[in-house]
Amino acid sequence: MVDSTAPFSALLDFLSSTQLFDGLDREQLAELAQLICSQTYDRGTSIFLQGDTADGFFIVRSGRVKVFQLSANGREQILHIFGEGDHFAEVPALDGKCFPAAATALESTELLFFPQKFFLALLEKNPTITINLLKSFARHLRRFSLLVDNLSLREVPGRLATYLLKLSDEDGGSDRLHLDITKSQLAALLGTIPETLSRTLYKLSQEGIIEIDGKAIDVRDRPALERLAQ
Amino acid sequence: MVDSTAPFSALLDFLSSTQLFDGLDREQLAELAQLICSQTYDRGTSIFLQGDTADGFFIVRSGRVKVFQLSANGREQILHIFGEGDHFAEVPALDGKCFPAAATALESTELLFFPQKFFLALLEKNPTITINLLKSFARHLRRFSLLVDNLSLREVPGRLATYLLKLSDEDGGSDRLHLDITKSQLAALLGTIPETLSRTLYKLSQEGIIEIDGKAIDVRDRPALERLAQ
DNA sequence: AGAACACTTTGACTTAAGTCAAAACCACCA
DNA sequence: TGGTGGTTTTGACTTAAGTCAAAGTGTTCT
Repeated sequence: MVDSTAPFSALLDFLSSTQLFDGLDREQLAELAQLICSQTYDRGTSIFLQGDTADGFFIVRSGRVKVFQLSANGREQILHIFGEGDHFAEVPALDGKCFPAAATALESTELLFFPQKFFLALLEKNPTITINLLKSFARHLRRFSLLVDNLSLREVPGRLATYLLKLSDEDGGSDRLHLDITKSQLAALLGTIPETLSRTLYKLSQEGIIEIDGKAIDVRDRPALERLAQ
Repeated sequence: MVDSTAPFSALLDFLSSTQLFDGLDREQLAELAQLICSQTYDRGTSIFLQGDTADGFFIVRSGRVKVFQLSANGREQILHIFGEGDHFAEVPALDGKCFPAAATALESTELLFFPQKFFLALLEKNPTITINLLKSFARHLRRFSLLVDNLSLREVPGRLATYLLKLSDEDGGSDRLHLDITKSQLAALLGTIPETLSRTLYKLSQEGIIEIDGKAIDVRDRPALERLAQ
């Protein structure tokens, strides 16, 4: 006989592991779990488009999602890549306006969808979630602030240096980095195009600052990289 | 004999008129008012610098403040201009990290300073404020999303068109606009420099799309402007 | 009124980075 | 194992927008 509560329990475990629902007790989580539904998306599938009317927000149960904007001639600016445990599109769920960006699955992805109609009530009932969401918004605002700084005030080598140092930081300051996205995606994340990124990577390797082998990048001259990132 | 409660009452009136403290009763506002202190800044005075350690957030009682980032060679990107009733720098007050941007008074400005140490307690005690702040963050995130779109995916004429249409919208769709900032500041807001903005304004006026007389701008061909803004 | 200062415009020049096109590389699947 | 499709690189070219410098234009304050 199958224990039908097992997957539900796993769902609660997952929810309690997310930053958004951190600090909620089992009972509150169970109530929440009633409201959400799971959807899976194949690699490359659109989740929503820029301008779509929003009817809820998403939590990534597994896989990865890029949230991005498109220019008139098809160039892409990635705003952020969301992974397991992250939640996204809460702003439209909160203000009821359209999505300011599009979202696409980068790989096979399972999302938990939370309908907008329960959202405000949820926040009013759970001050903990509201504070968690506030902290999450604060992180996004800082990220955006850095992105604007990069796009407006730095050139591509500086943006790349900033990214590589961040990667290194996240890996405890290691000098051996591994790109977990394609170089095309990295270009879109840095606000440039693959050709320019390719040339910039080549330039930095010529200058002995980094060494590239496919998706593996060695930092050879960290001070120079820090100077570039300023 | 002077009524010493009059300015305090005016302060409460002001606080209750802000979006952040919307929905609070007189008693809650009075409690709040104990925590804040007023500071005035002359035009051009720095309020804080990028990288400063944050010890609180600000509410604009009167005047205007620009929040901006500087590049290595002194170029400026304005993130937002805050006016009467607006509050800013809550992100650093919330996460305790440094200011991600600098702030300077654009004109003689009175600010109410709210120390960080009371901030989290304030939020926990007043779910209303937390929700108001969440909505404010959501507005900022949308603004940033538009800014990134502009900086990364549009050229200066498109950014200018977007700005002019927004100005027009805020004035009920009027065709006669009035810039309430200098053209240098507008350039910094659009992520460009005064020379480029000047040439772009000239180009649009040559094409019969707008007509410029100092700080007054007439929209002559709205469809063309909308096409530019996309 | 006029000096001092800030803001805006114009001109000549430079440059970072985008476009387009083609080749090279890689990975996965049948 | 070889082909198909996606990714990355390279090359030649174009262009939007930045830099620097100087001349106008306004505005404010004494």
